[in-house]
Amino acid sequence: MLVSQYLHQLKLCARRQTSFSTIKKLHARLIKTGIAQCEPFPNTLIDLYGKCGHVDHARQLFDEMPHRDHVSWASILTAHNHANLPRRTLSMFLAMLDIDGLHPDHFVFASLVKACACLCDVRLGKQVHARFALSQFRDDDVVKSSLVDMYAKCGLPDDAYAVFHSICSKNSASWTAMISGYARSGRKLDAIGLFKRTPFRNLFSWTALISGLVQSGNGVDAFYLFIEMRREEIDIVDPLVLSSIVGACANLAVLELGKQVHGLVIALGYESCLYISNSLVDMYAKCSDIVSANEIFGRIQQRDVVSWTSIIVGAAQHGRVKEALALYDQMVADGIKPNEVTFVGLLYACSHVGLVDKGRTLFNSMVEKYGIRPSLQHYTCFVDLLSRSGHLDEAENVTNSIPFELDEAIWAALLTACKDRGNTLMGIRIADRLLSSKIEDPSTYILLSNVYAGACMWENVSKVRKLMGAMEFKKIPGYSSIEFGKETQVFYAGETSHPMKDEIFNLLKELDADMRRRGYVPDTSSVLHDMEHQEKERQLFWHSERLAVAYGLLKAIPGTVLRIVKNLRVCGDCHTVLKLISSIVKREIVVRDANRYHHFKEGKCSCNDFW
DNA sequence: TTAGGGTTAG
Repeated sequence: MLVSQYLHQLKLCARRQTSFSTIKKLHARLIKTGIAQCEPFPNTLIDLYGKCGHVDHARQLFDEMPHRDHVSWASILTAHNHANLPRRTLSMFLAMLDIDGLHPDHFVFASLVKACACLCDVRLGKQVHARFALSQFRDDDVVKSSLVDMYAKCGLPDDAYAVFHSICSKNSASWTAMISGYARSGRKLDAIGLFKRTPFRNLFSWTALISGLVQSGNGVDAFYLFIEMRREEIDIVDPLVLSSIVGACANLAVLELGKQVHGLVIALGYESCLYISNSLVDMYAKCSDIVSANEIFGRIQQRDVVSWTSIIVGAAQHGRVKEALALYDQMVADGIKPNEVTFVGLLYACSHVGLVDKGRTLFNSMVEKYGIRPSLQHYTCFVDLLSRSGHLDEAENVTNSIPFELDEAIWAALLTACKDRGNTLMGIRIADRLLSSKIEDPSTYILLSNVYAGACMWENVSKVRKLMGAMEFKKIPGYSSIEFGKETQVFYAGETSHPMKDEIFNLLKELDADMRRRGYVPDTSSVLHDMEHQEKERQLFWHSERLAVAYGLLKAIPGTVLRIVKNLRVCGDCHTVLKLISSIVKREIVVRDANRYHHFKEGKCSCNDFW
């Protein structure tokens, strides 16, 4: 075989991500023929191993090279980026300067910028940008495209646009990076505006726009754009946009639409793609159809950490804690290494049922066995578990040892537990701490006020009230939606204009009377405003989830599960009411609120009154 | 040899 033929074959392997054994065979033939050490084979081999995901082999070849040039360095840096090891990319770059005394070229700059983007390290990214701007490669458009992506990923879309604007000859990659940057940053109109102007209206730019909007929580807009993309008959030659649109169904908790998208996925032949299967597992779990989620999960041939984590988190969110923990054991037995998301799900599951020892073991194993540094979310879950289970001193010690700036949520969790457990001293200590910091959540003020009132500290109660009065709370209107068949009805709190309002009111009144006979007393402690007790009760009576449940009871096929999605968290009183209603009418009611899932059945809730 | 679009938590 000729040298050029070997080179051609190596490049083909890199593009096709050929199997490790094939690459090794080809490499062996190159060694046998004696050309493995001849230019440009050493660099081409590093590139090949790197692109096919064998960074260690690439590194071995690199270390054994007697002479390394710019291409060798660019190839090994790219290989580390490819293996998602951006810190190594940056540390190796320092070695490039120190050991080989080489200055970065445009290929190296592109790798460095990509590593900074991966780490969301804008400080370092700006240093690289400055060095690039002073170099002879400052007009390179490829590096500029990677800078656009870096600034956008670091949450600086305006800086991204400044670089984008300076690109002389913008190609599909530069446009896609900028559209994606705007969309991910939540700059919906800018993203759509730019998309309308791009001369590259292809699957890449459509995917960038739609996925970015899904990621920034604009699922509805993403869906309409997806429909427009289908109308334009864009050939969906890869499944990337589909995994995002499945994700949009998950975020919006729209089961019927999710099923239709699943149908499309099957029709286009992508059901067995791992990204797609994983997003389907998550979608069905989030749409409260945990049975279908399990079915999809069961059919995945090669499950990765995301597949396992999705089903573990799904089980945990639906209150199936034993199942979540058993799945974790199975995952570890299958040789899959858990990641930081897996542990958020597991700690959350333990909190649900007060499994303190298990939670402690998992938290420690995350650090000691898997080398994962706990994030604020992990600490919040762990402190929540400890404090809810009455281990208040330990919870406070852990909180004080957290190496981050603490947020309101973690203190509020601890304070709630102090109040519930009657630990007044610690409660006051934490309340004082909270009072001296910035509070944004109105419910934290209510909590503080209740704690001080419980300790008869009236001066502080009035201080909290004054602070509350001075704050302008953004009042988000509460609404609940209920779906059956192809119909979706949305109810807003206090809505009195619905065509069936009289029937809904009468049914709620009947149910209220029945509940009161069973000992129900409305709990108005979560109502924020100063008003008469009766008025507070009236407000609770018109909470949107109750309207949706009543409508569902009147309209849905008898015996079917009522599935409701609420934009805010279910209040304590509605939670009690929904438990009672499930028992009175003997129906299962599933509510997905802003935080979690509640399966109300026979007077109980799957969340174990944990929310 | 370098750049752009996808899944899990919060």
